[in-house]
Amino acid sequence: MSHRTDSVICRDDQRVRRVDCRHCAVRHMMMFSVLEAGDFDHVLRPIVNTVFRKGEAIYRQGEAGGQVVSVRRGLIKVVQLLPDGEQRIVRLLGPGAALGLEALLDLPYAQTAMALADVDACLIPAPSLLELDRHNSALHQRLMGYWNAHLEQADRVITELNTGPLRARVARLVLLLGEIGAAEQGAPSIITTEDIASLVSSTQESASRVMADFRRRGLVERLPGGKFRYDDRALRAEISQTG
Amino acid sequence: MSHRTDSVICRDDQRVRRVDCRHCAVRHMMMFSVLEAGDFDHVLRPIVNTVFRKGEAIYRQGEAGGQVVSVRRGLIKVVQLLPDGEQRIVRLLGPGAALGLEALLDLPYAQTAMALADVDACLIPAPSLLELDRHNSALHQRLMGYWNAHLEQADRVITELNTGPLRARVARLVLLLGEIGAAEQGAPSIITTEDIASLVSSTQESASRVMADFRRRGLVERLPGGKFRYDDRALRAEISQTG
DNA sequence: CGAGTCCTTGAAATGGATCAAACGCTGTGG
DNA sequence: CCACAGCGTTTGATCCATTTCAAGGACTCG
Repeated sequence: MSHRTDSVICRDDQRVRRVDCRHCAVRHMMMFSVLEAGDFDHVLRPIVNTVFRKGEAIYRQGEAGGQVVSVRRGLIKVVQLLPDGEQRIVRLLGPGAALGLEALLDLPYAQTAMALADVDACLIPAPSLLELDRHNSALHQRLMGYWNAHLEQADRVITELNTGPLRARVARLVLLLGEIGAAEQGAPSIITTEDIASLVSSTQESASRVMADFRRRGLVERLPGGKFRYDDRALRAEISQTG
Repeated sequence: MSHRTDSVICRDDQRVRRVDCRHCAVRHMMMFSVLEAGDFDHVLRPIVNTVFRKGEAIYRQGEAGGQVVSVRRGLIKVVQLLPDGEQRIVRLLGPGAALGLEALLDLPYAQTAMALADVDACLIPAPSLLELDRHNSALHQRLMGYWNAHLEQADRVITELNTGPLRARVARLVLLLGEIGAAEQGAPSIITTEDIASLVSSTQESASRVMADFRRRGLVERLPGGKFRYDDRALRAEISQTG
């Protein structure tokens, strides 16, 4: 997240700008949908809206960024670096999610967050959010809702992506990608076989074999622009028959 | 969690009683260590201290218990029931942990919590906790700390107990049990091979084989009273050599 | 003492890992 | 415009860790 100023700035061709949350187009699903106009007077430091291109890091593990990220559009992988140098994806997040909540506890980020598709997100300084939180109990409840959402995601990774035979795990992942991408226009985004492997704890090769098989059987189909479509019914059948 | 009254009651031979948090013996590690004497005037409904025997459920998935559980002593497994009837342990919690935080969002419990060793816990009605939360920002921060602790636990289950070869996963689990049990007097508690299997996503038989091997090689030793001791150094070696 | 519960062990079958090589994009520079 | 480098994907062949199936053993409780 490196260095950002408090003012309107431009970085490369990405537009980084101060933001007026009152007129946010997707506000209904965002963090601040519960706030009233006057509440924003409390914001100490400004909220910045940024676009991250596919492959870019939003923040890195160990960094003390002090900002919470609210996702407006895109797909994000939250990656944990392991002691042996390996990486493990612990969560996938899409529009409406908030990440980097550790910042509210003044902790460095526990993982690295990377854009898997172009991401549009708002960066909210933790002090500002805590201040709003203190004065608005609806936001307070919503914040706990975000913590809970993370927990649900984590539990899904454990129970859905790490339980049962590989074919079922991959099938559940495809459905999960569909769910997360539902908010997107068009279709959900494709992720690399390596990322699939990291989510379902398999090797890249095995993940590739399963996906290749799904594709041959028409359960999944690639679309132009890094998107895909899938056969919900058939994938669920795949899951239940294998266990 | 069935039916409890607001008054001092006895259930079987378990002592269930209203509690005076100001004089809690382990208060330093508990939720309310940040509160002042006067803060307790805000408690709407009373906090109840209960003992659960090994094997008892503290709450069940789907129940709308409306209480947060603060663990004083013991070991708890948080189990998710899967659509196919299987079960999956998603977390292990020990002294100092708080669970059932969903209650703060007025949600039914997402999992079932079971005592793996005798548990001493305080049951805090969500409305009381929310009320305290509203008036005390230190508690507020602490509450977010509990959410975060759950997240950390969940991430450890993903990255430590579901990554790498089985021997390494089981070794990491033993170390985790040691960590959680460190707060206990004596030694950490033994869990069943079935529970080990559910945590490291293997079969019961495979888990048994690995543990039997560890025991034969002296990395782990059973102690009377459902406890065990382990060779930290050797277990870590086991982890790094296998990957 | 017998039933239940959990743990251990063996032998065979197999799903996934590993190792190795080729393929097919996409962007780059001659 | 073509050749090539780089990157992710596919595929094959072999090997092995783990599952599966099956049976026996140990401990606890009534």
